[in-house]
Amino acid sequence: MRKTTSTNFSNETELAAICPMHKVMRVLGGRWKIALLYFIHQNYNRFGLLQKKMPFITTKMLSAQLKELEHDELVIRKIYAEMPPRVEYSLTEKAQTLLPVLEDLYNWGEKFVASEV
Amino acid sequence: MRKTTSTNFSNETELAAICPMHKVMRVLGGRWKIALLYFIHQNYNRFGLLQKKMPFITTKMLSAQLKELEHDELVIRKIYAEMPPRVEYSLTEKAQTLLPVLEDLYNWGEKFVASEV
DNA sequence: TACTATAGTATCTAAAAAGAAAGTAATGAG
DNA sequence: CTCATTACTTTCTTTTTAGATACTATAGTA
Repeated sequence: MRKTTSTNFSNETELAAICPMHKVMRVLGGRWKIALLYFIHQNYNRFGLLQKKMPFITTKMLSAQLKELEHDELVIRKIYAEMPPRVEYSLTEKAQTLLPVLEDLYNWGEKFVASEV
Repeated sequence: MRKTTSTNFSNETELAAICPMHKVMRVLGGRWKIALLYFIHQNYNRFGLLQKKMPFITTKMLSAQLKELEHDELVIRKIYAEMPPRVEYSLTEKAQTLLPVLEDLYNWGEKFVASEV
């Protein structure tokens, strides 16, 4: 959580005001966001499945990033009233329209970004 | 700097192995990166100019992010042997090919990402 | 001799992001 | 009455990122 009194907070605000890409990066910038969109798209559509796919993510992080994606309306969280609980994630239409753009970005990366650090 | 002994480090590595977009995000993900590309493109091509454009960025951050962009071959740093020193930044061809993709991403954001929060 | 300009570095501290580990809730199975 | 299952939440700690501030170099100018 960001303190509204911090320089970080006001810098974020000012940057947003002058950099038109900023809000997009805010939505996609989280460490696991794009991977999550990608795997949900591939039908790893439940909490447990995503964790199996990415065993290194903690439940806390997975939960937090899914929540943000849901808040930004890229992911739908459908709860089934069953026991044990079942929750299914899927991409929104908004997220679907993003996929081709991400693919272009990916292709750019393949062409131009070296793999090593 | 990332400790090679940390969980953060190994997670980064494992994520990179399964998420094809990861390396692109590593290059573009820094807080000021895209703004910098954008302003250098608009000919704010010197350290001081960039600071004037973004008065909230510290010299340390500006310096660090420019260095990373240079390392990732998105920005060229040309030094003139003058006094006081003059250094000019410009986009590489690689960065030029990125611009249209970023524009698509930007357009997606305009259409679909809310401004608030 | 001090002062300006430019483009930074260096060191220390604050804030934010991420990881570790334990706990919660509800129900059905044994 | 304990255990398994699923999808988390909570608290605490470590790691990483970012900001604050002071400092450097060099030549020309006052």
